[in-house]
Amino acid sequence: MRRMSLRHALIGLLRERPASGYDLMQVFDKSLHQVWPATKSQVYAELAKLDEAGLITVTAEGPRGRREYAPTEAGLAELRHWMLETTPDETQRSETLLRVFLLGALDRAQAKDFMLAIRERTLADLARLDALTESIDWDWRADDDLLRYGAIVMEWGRRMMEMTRDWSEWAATRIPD
Amino acid sequence: MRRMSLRHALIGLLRERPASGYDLMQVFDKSLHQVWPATKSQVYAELAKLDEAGLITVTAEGPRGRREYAPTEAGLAELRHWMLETTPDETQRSETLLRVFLLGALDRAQAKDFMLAIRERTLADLARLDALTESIDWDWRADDDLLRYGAIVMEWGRRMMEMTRDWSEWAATRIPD
DNA sequence: GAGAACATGTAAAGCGTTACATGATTAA
DNA sequence: TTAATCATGTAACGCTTTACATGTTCTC
Repeated sequence: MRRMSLRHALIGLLRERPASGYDLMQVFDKSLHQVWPATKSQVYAELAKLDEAGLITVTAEGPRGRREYAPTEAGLAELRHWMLETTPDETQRSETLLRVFLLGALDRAQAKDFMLAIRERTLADLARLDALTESIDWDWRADDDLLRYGAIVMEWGRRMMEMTRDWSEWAATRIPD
Repeated sequence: MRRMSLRHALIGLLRERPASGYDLMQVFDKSLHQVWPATKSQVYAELAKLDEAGLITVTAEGPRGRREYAPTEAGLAELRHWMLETTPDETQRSETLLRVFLLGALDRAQAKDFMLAIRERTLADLARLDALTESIDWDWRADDDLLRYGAIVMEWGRRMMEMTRDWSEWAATRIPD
């Protein structure tokens, strides 16, 4: 049990409101996908472990075997400890950047096209983000923490894309013909 | 064998010049760490697999059991195929961003401090990058692909840090008292 | 009645990290 | 001669992905 971010993500999400594994998967697929992807297998397994460890507990049962969980006091303490007293693992992996690093395997024209293709993809990502931003009802529960901090994370994503767009343009000009 | 970026990273590195597992580890620790970290265990194991698959081959043996590899034609073909005909997996995981998403677990003052702490860390990272940039002899082999494209990747890192610095400042002002 | 959405899992395999393990060669 | 560096691995464990598996409830 080294870092176990998923564990803390689940407690943190349940802190906002009790939820089932199914509910949590919606959040992972819709909001958290770009930040911390997770699969059903992982979520259901981790919920079972968390329950057994006494960090969350079943608060309601519904149709189709639905089980809603909420964090226990121990769980909340563990979450705060993780957030305040441990340093995040900042390991970054970027397959795109790895390819840029290895661009010497292509000829110059291909390398330049590669950078311009990154630009095109980033432009498309930005357009998708714009559409997503418009589709969100920002007024709904303006006091909602997930919405407040989610917006801050989204802004990071937007700035990241804008940066990548500018960088890829610049990089293309740096590759001589 | 789904994406196997490490496999392609190794072929790509060996394309620049023949190298041993030990040599490659220097590259991973010094240059590639922020883009695609790898451990000794992984590198030695992958080299053995690559050799067995006929994508690389031993070109020299040295003292202490040293074995230098170079890519075969099949290896180079596989590398180019990966670079040009497959799309990179852009799965991003950021423990820091996950924490920001879950900042509702802290009170406002703590959340603001959290954002400012990110800013401090980013400032320190930027200073370290500046020192690293100065320590590199950019004139040495100006035609070196690894140096050329490595510089482009480094520039991405710098812009990323500058973006994060600005974003964390902005985010701190967005958290009401 | 049919299809979409709800709801929860198991099994297998791959990828990545950490700890352990060993020994040879070079330079001061 | 001693310490640093060179050099290669194995074993164990944990996280992540993919495929498989099953059944219920709601809505049209």
